[in-house]
Amino acid sequence: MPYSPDHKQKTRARIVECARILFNRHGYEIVSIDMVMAEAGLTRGGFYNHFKNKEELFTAAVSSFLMGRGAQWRAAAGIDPANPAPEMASQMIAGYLSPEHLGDLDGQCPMIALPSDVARSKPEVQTAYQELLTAMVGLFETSLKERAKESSNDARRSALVLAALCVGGMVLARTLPNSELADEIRNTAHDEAQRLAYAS
Amino acid sequence: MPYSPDHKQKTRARIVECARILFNRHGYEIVSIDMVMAEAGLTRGGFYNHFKNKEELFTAAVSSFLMGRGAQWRAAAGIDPANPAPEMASQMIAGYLSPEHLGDLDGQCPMIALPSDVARSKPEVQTAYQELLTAMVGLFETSLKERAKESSNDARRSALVLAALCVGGMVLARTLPNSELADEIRNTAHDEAQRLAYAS
DNA sequence: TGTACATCAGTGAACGCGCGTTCACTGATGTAC
DNA sequence: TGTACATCAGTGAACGCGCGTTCACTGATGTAC
Repeated sequence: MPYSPDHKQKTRARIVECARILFNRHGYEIVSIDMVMAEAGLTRGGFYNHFKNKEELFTAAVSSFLMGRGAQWRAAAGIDPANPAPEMASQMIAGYLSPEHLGDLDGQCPMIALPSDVARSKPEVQTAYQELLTAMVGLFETSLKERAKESSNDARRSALVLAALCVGGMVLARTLPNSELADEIRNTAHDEAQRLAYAS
Repeated sequence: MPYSPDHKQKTRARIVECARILFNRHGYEIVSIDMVMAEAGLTRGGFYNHFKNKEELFTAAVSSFLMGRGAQWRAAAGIDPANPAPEMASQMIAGYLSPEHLGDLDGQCPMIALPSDVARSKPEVQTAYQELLTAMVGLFETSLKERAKESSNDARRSALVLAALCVGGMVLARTLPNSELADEIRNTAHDEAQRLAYAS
């Protein structure tokens, strides 16, 4: 058996990580398979040893965020989904709607970077996107329940509203030209989300 | 002088309207100038009599929504910005977060259809996008002030939150595969927006 | 009223280019003996 | 321990194709006389 057992798997992971960054920054159509493979230190032909086609790479790239760059981000923010704390929702809101997240074109959440691209893609990609949203809503819901001040129904309702505010505020801020309005909407969404997380 | 004075202007408007619909449905990169011109009943060469390049067409298409399809939409919803009523915010929320709007791939608001595309575009396009958001926030703000229960600062704050909820809820619902979660987040964003519009 | 003309919106072939994908191959690797 | 071999990850030329843009032209039109 040539090459070590996990050689191919590591190469595949490297391709996916390069793809995630490039798609985040430039979008699905602009990024070519050549660009991704060159970024990973490979040539184009090898791509089809790892993926059926470009769309499958896109799915893998969106999926990879949750346990990859997203996990790093949660760790840095002191968020541990395994041990949900009452203040977890507040920490997530603060990090998600932060200026740092807005400026992080490579590391940002794909829900902000790629909504239009995913909306036009096949169901597989949309399912990967939905997993990100489901995870976010789940974390919010768990955290709000920890605070034990509201019923399960209210916690889920609030979690969905928080997700819409976080993603909506950031998508708008990202899309506006560099301006006061971008900061104003991000800050206002942030304050309102924190208010909801605490007041509910 | 050949052709009637407004002949060229009408042709241009027809191209922009076809472009708006096609961009809304398929995105900036996928839609070719050939497609747009064919849809308008013309051939590709004539395009550059009207526009400097593809990006200028994109700017015009995004801009056109406010006074074009968007105006039709407002009229159908009984919204008259010239005579702002206290219930205007509620009407806008109901229409924007409706299942009909979600299903209207051709006529939907470009803020929902094109955020990623615009975020990657030149400042001219982003400015056109910002004008849509500014108009939406302005209408919310005016309507909330009409209700005369809150200060100007609070009205602006609430208007920004409503915009983030409307766009965020719809962007997420549009991106998810056809599912219960899409309806759940749209309905929840709708109910929370109505609550905010009335409770503030 | 009728005709010759100037204008310019619209045509369609052509340009260079990069795309996604295929495929015959190469050569680094772990295994067998 | 050393060598021959089989495997298959990776290579790079090639495929057909459609893109944005250019440009020499055509022909429908309103005007001048």
